[in-house]
Amino acid sequence: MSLQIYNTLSRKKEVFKPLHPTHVGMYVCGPTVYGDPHLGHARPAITFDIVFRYLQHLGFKVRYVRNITDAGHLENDAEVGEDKIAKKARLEQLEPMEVVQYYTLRYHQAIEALNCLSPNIEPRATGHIIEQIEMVKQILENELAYETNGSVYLDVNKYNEKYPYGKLSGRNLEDTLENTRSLDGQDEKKSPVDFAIWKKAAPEHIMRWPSPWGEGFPGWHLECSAMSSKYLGDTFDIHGGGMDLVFPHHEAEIAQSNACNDCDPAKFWMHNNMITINGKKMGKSLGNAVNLEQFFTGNHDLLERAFAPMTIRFFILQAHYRSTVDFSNEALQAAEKGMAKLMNAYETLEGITVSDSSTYDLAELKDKCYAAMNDDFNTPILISHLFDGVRIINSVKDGTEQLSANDLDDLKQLFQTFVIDILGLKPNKEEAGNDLTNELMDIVLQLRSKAKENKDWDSADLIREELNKLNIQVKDGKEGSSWQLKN
RNA sequence: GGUCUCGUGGCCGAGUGGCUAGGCAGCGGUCUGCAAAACCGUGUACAGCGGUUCGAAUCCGCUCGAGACCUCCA
Repeated sequence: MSLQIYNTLSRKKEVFKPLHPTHVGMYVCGPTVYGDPHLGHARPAITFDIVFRYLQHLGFKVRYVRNITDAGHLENDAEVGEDKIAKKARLEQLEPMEVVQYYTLRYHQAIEALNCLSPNIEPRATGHIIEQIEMVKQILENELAYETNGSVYLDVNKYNEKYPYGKLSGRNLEDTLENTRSLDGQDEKKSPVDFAIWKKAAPEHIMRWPSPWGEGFPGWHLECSAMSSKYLGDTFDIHGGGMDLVFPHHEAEIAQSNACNDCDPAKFWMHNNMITINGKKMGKSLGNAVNLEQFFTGNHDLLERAFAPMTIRFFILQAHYRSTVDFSNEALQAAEKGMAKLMNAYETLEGITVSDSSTYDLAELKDKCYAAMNDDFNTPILISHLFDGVRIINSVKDGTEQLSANDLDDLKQLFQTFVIDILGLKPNKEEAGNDLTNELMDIVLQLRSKAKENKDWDSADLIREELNKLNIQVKDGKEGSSWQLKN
């Protein structure tokens, strides 16, 4: 079975075929760096990290581009708006690029903690002003945009005569027209549906660049069009982002690309769903967002305690990327325990004894795992199959199931591939101590064994309880005691 | 108001015309000095009302409820 991906454009799953047999180009909308990264930012980062990892596992050479938006998004409407970055800078008395730098680093730290691989290219809007200006010039030349008072607007009605506007979000121009809210200062536009691809900068606007139309800044959606075509070509394989970007952002991107290059930017449009909290979308503007750092430290009213980055990752992966996932302490704690079970089994795999034959069909498990991923990256199904593997691992350890040496190798390979390489999970706990710690623990456990031999349960229990307070869990097995750090 | 999505057992969350994922919690058991862990067993859930069908949680219609987008948002 080959990889199928749900394409927002067609609203169905399609067999994934890259434009070039061996290479895949993927562009994902990154963050606007004017605030701390929150749980909502983790979703696309993780979703497309999985896509990136799996495509590479399948043998594709992937170029993954994720932008940093550090200019161009307006706070309000086009006319009276103020650049988000500039507003924050003014409020904090900082240089705009200082704000950008700070929050870019914060974003990187949080996303790295979630074990997301770095994109191959992470372009910034402010570093591609020239490319954006060139794009505006081309669209003007193609007569699908017009200039008014130093601003340039895409002429959506004219565009719609040649290309269908609204095909990604499933709307037609009439509906869009009817439902466009009346904003102030629309008089520069021929039609309310037109959108700015270049905006004249007001005198107080500090992020500004010279252009053929005077001092200004690029329109809301232009950076992604300019940067994706620069690094991936005018048409590339996958464009990703959050569902909330479908309209107008991605719709505008499609329009800009067609207006400029006479082609759609991407073959596949992938959109991750939202994370909700009490059933409502978690969003900065809604005031219910929880920063990733707050999750890691537990420092938030909604959080009963801290949660490790890997718990967040597992929590998100337990839902399919196109479904909403509802945040709660209870759900997070369930994820934490589930992941611990999975990772413990992964470690148990190392100390397992083999038999002459197997009582379990490993090939079938492997097929199921691939089938799950091939079905539009269905990580929850994959995880459910991996828990089947967990049961086998623990049963083999208990002696109620057997694995041959070959099958054990395959199972190790399977867990390495899917748990570590593709899902990108890693044990929460620190590497289990250095040599000194290990030797000390050997001594402690020896002492405890002596106590147990002497039926000195008080001493044995005391040692166990005290170690427990140090976050060390002692487990008594048939072949002696072992220990591990708790999460 | 327009467009669209969704409503699954205590919680989270897959699936989707018949074979009834998975995790967490609960209950019973095995193991253990006791624990922990693990393993075994256990829940007959799919908002409501109609319709299609031999058969629907899954298809269609209606009702109720929730949410998303239409404005920056991941």
